[in-house]
Amino acid sequence: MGTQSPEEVLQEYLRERGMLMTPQRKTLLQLFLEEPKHFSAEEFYERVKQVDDSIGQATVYRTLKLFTESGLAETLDFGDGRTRYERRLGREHHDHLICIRCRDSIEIRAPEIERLQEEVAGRHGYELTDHALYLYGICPKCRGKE
Amino acid sequence: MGTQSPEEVLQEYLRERGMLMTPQRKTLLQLFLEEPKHFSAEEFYERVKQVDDSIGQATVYRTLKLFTESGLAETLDFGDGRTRYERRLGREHHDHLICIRCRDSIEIRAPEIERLQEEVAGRHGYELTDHALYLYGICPKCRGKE
DNA sequence: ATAGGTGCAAAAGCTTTGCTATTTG
DNA sequence: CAAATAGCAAAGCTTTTGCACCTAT
Repeated sequence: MGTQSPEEVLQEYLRERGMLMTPQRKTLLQLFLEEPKHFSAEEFYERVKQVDDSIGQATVYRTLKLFTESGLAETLDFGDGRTRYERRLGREHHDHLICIRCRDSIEIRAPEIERLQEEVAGRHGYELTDHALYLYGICPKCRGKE
Repeated sequence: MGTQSPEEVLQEYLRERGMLMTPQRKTLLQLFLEEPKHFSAEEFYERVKQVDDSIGQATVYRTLKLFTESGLAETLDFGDGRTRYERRLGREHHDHLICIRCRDSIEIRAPEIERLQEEVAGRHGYELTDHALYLYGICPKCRGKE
């Protein structure tokens, strides 16, 4: 069945379009899989340099895009001007609830909302392919400090 | 009661913080209110130049931010790297359904989803202040061309 | 008079791209 | 060996900022 490891997914994605597996891509994939919940390209680049400082910034950007296109990663937009990345393959879908005070964020799962989204899209004749839901608010800790 | 025109809202916002009403701000407000559903700062700047080409780009950016802070405008993020603006005051809240093929978008209203968002946030102890929901899909026209 | 605003051009911040040398299969 | 990739540095795009001059109250 369709349960493939991230490595296999990437390999297949590359092979299908005549692209190559390189040491850089291997290294970046491994580091990507170890990353915490989400991170910016710049943050990832910093991490990468600690492991192999011969890998260039452009490669990091290009590879994160590759991961996204191959379904391994997904991009997030927290509204601060930079793209964030997060592991997608093998993880359950979720949205984000972000504290506007401390910038902390938590992952939320809300199947009821997902279902309603499908319904609303269908109502307008659209076939839903993706969605992004960001909830902004004040977290319990920050509310306590008011 | 609290039904104020955009002009009044801006005036009050400015007065409260010792800011001034200027000819530029008047012109930009008028043009902003005439704009179609949503637009980028650059698009707005192009429009502004047609009316008064002495108004600088920096003023346009600064003023759009002012409109946003004063509640007249809200920002949208369609994921293409630039901020879009849209009239907020006096308009009903809505989200966006965007076609990934032709980039066309429509406004959607889904009170059920809004309510569930409140509930989910509350479940995590958050006080919801804002949210952004973008649905991406393929519109009826583009589906017909498949 | 004086805080605040504007225009201009430069700077900043993130991301992409052109080019040449290397590497993969 | 041919096609694809990496690294580097430069360029690109959107947005912000420093500064000298101007203006609303």
